[in-house]
Amino acid sequence: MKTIQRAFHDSFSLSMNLSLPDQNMHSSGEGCLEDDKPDVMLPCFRRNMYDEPLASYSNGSIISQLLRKTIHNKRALDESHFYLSNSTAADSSQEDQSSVSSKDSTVEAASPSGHVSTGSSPEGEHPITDHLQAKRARVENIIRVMAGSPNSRQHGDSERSDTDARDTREAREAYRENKRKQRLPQHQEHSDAGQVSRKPGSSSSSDNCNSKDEECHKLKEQLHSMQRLLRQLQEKFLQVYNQEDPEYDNRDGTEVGIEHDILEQESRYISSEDDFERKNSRMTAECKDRMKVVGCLVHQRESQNLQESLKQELSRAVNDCVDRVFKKASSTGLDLSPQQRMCSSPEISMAGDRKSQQASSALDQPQAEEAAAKSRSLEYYESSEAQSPQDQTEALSLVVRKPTVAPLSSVTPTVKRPYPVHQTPFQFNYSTPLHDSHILEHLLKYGPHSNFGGLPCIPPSMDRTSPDSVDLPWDTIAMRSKVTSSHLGHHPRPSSLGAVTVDNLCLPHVKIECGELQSMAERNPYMSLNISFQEGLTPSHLKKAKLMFFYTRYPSSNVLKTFFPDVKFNRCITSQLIKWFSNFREFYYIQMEKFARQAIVDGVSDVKDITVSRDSELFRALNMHYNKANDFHVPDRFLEVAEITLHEFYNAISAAKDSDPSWKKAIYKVICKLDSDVPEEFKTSSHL
DNA sequence: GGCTCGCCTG
DNA sequence: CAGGCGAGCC
Repeated sequence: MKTIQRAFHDSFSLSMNLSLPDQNMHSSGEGCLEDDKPDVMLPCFRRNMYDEPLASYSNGSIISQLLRKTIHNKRALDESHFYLSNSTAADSSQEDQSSVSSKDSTVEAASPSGHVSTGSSPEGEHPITDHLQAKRARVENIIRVMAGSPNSRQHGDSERSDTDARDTREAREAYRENKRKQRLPQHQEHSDAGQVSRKPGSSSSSDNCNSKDEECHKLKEQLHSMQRLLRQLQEKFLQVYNQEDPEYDNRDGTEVGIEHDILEQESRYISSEDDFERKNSRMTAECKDRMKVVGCLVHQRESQNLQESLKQELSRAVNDCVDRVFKKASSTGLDLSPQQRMCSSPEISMAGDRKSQQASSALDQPQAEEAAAKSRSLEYYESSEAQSPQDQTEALSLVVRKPTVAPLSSVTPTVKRPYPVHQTPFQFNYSTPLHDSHILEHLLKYGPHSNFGGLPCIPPSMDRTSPDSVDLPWDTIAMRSKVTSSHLGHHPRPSSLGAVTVDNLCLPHVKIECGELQSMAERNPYMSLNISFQEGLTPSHLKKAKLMFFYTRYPSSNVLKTFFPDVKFNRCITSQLIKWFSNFREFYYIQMEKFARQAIVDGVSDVKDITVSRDSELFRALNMHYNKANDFHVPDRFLEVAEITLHEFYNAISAAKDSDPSWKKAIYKVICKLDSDVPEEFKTSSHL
């Protein structure tokens, strides 16, 4: 066995040494395993392995080729190996004291590192005759063939190039650990010594070599552990990869092809365990890259699958919804308006009907102003509906819902019902059969009775249903909440389109109006209120009132009626308008008091120093409140009145009159006399 | 008693 | 901005 070991040593030392130039050519390092850069090795490796397997042979490759030929022609190659190895064995292995057990050497003869562990005993080998060396070489080759044949058989001739390439690197990286050491870490100690001795640069000095050996030993241990981990990762990766592969086949062919190539390569690498170490270095890089690529691909594909699935499901759901709605509409025989078709909630249904009713009622309105108001509101409403039916479903529900509920809460704050008041009358006035839609059925559950009964001003008699109620147009319903909602019209809402309002129903002092409503309701329980209340207060009216406040703080009822000709005045409307101005005054006086006190705090000693100009903070505050759009030129008279008012407050506060609870009354008495005439332009709605 | 106004509150 | 309330006026 000793002879065999020597033969291994000689032959593999030859291979190693001859391969060094090649290694240096491809690797930036000195050949040390820690310098083995997979990234650098990879291209070379691939090229040799696949692109040009037999084309270019380096020195090491030639040796590998020769070694491979020995499989077929042992004797011829034995000689060449013998001489070559004999010439280079001496300087490559000086200190290989640790002779690996014969068992290891035998088993791992095929491994390039097999010779590493054998070590060299050049001192005693030289006397050996050529004959003995030849024998040794033959035995070596025989053992090599025995160990290396499985790979050859396994991969077949097509793998020869791969084998050659591997052999090349086996030879030049012969100093490295063999797969056995990787698989059997417990043998590392034995092999490491010899292995280190193979390091070309470490053969000059024994002492240096010992220290370096230790370092290399540690590094190798780390490398081995990492290699084991890498191998495990590779195995797992391949498992996953193989599982994922079928899915990839359904994808684009380029990726699949590339991945298949990679997989094949990988399988070859793994199957050939001889060069596992070297392979690991490459696999480390390749596998990492592949892991990234494949992982990314997997992730992308999963995302794509999910995306496609979601798209399909969503589109299908939308289609189903549309189909059901249209099917329902067709089954009921209704020529549903776009709003109705899209409606899936009572509120939405009401919206659609409201619009139609609005349009029809607008045609019936004799007054131009009223028609104009309706048209405006209609335009607003239509604008909100100018969407595709699918889109409207959501948009309208949001738009319509609030207006319908809000008026109810304002009219009957104490009555909270799941559905707006207007909805119930609608279902009666609308000609659509109630059974056509479960939506209407839902409305029926909350019939109009309860809603109207909730109105404080409406007697129970109105709750009675009568045939007349069926014809109740939307206008009559909308107007009930019109007034209360209209003054909220800073934010125009569909509810304001109902020009007529009966909001005054909620006002306790409008009992006469309620009585009138009652008599009307007796004739028409669902209040054909549009007969007596053609128009209500709208946001435009509110804006107009605010602008009028620049002229008059205390408008008389006559003034209001004069400048709101488009309003069908009743006590409710009048009170509402009066209330508006009361609120305007409240804000006005609050601001005056505020700035007057601020002037006092600022140390203003003379009231004449207090002025109100268009640049004043006070004016800006007032203008922001009454002329938010700033599209109205505030009359100078208002500035004068404001300044007077501010002076009054300043004087009163300075005189400590504010201690009197009614100290403002004197001021009010002064200010109320400062009203001026409202311009004639305000009499026409076009002014706004 | 009816109405208006202002204050307070939400 | 509206509702409630009380005070004051007629």
